[in-house]
Amino acid sequence: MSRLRSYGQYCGLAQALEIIGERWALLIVRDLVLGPKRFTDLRTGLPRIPTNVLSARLKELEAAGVVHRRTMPRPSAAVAYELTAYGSELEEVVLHLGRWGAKSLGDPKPEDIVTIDGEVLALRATFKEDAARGANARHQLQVAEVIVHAIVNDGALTAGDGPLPDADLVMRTDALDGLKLLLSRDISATEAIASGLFTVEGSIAEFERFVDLFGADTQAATAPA
Amino acid sequence: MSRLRSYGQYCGLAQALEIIGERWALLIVRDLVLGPKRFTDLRTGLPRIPTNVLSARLKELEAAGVVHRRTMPRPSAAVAYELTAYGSELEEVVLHLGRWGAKSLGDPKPEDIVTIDGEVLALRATFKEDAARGANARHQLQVAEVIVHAIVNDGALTAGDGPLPDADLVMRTDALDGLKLLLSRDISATEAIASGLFTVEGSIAEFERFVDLFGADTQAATAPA
DNA sequence: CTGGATCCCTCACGATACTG
DNA sequence: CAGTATCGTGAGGGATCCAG
Repeated sequence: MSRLRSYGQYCGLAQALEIIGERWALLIVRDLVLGPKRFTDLRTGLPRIPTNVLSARLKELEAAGVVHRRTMPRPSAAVAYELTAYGSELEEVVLHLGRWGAKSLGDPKPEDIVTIDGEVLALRATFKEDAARGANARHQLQVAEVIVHAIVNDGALTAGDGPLPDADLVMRTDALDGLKLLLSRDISATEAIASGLFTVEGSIAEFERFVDLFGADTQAATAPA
Repeated sequence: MSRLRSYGQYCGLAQALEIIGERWALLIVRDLVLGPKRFTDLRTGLPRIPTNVLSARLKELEAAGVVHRRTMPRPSAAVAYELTAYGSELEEVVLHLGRWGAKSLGDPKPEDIVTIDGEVLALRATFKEDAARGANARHQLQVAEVIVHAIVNDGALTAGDGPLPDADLVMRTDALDGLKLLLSRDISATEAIASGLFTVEGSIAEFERFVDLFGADTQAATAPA
């Protein structure tokens, strides 16, 4: 970071922003929270990032001790980026900021895309542990082309990408905002199915439980202007 | 936010970054967490921010529902900026990020400044509630020209700027890194006084308690590279 | 004096093309 | 696959100016 562009304050927050305050940086961290990724994986998860910027951010994050660049053992010679222990401490902030931003996320614009990692993170971020005590569930969710799954095992969540062959609930929606309407409780689970917005394989009760586990709080959330 | 510069993802974190991801934005929020401020107050708290950027950020934050622009009643006609309820929800993130960044905050560089708000936020961020259960204390701290105070009342912290006339502990240090050495436990409270790094009015026991309340965890913290 | 607006310059970002 | 090279644009930085 050039001295001139520095915030020039001896302050933890300013230092944090010097590290992960640059454009794209925290989104890279977001994708790496879900596990090590290769350069190309990051590109596909962040389709609009220029490669030179991705390159630069990775170097900066590595220099700051947030990301570790690991060269795979032979014969692949592939390169993988993963969070260091220090970088992993950002997970809470990423989830918290994600929840905060989601509140002012309006209707999706046509050009908005949904990425696998974004969706998985959203599941993690909106998961309500107290509503899930002792629960067990195997859910698969498809939004447009993106397929992710959520496994709740005795109240503990494991969310990941890809399908879940033995899921007891499979949900599909084409419209990007279908999930938003459902999870923000603008429409009920029954309405979501009746309107054709969602196709569901599994019991309606299970579908409603999905909304309980991952939907908005029933009490009014703080809304932006 | 221009469409072209948008991250283009329908994702809570991306949305959060569209709002508070721009340069200086979160530092403005940091200063406003401590209470309403006028344009000039923000300038002095962020000495290196260009006024046009401050102007632009305030407008963006206002449009996003994070900041409210309040015109004071007569006769002052002054303008005050304050966080909305939505904006106030960022306090946890600001403190969390501040703690995270502080871990990789090296020795202060000569041009680094310490602001009042940064110092007060640091006190709030590093306060250890569990170490303070039922405690009462009135501390005044001076770092260079910056004077702040911390009041612990039955375990609850109130940190603010300015001196505390009836403090039972008054601490002073000239060097910017004096506080860092002490709170990172690189030197003990006794050493801090013996070396002349700190001048203290009050009992050494109280001074040690200050370190316990606001210092680094005794267990090894995750350190960056 | 506060609360900005305006101008100009630079550099980071963004898009595209290309390489080991 | 994993980046570098090149180049145009616009946001950020710094100084100055202006209205209430």
